[in-house]
Amino acid sequence: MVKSTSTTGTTKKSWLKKGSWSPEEDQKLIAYINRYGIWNWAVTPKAAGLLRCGKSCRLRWMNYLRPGIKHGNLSQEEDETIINLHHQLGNRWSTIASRLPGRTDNEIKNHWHTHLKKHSFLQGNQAVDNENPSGDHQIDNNQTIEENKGSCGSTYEELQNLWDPELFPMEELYMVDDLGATYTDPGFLVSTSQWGFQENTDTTFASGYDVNDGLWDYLLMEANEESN
DNA sequence: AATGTCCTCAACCGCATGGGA
DNA sequence: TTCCCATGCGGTTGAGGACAT
Repeated sequence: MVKSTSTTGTTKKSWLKKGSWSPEEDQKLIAYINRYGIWNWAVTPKAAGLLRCGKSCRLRWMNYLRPGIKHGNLSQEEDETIINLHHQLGNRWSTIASRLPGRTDNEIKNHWHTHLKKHSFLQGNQAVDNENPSGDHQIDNNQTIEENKGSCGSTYEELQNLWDPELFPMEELYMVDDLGATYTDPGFLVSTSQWGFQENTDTTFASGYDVNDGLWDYLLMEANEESN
């Protein structure tokens, strides 16, 4: 029986190997998946001849070995996308990763903590300081939607007051949640009780946080561009 | 060159979720 | 409806490299 080479604490199954993966282990996993595919992570390590748990194999495959994974530094575009999405979604790394082809949630999470967190924090503070030293940045109904970008409101009515019906007819608005579901029911839209206008370089859109049931579900509301 | 400190990122852990029995 | 198991997710850890002294 092979002793654990764990470098991180104890393990329930001492024969399981832990820590960094060797090139030989990578090859075994790749060869097995290429031949048999992914059908059950629990049996994969044994079948592939690996002294790893299924979870470890899955993580290694998903974050490093699977085809299409990009290795290396993230581009400035990717950085900006992560900052924007994190502003909208918070620490929902898998959702953010799904919008960056070839990047994994783990990579984005690490990158955020090591590179982008400070940057984003400083930028956020600077924006608040410049526009509103009190830090209380609320929607101003006397301003246009453009002037209110980056602001937070509290009611659907505020949004209605600001939205330009000529440009984006209210009846043609729809919401898309982060799973891709589309909502057009006005009642559903009205039930969303907090609204904010986001900075966005390409399109004008607003985001809402559905606080029904105590859940802070992110919802993206955007004008149906095809209707314009 | 040796040592200490900081930083990065791969990997682990615990919990949540979803599907099937 | 409940339980069990596999998978997914996000927070955290720690090895190792980079850099400073």
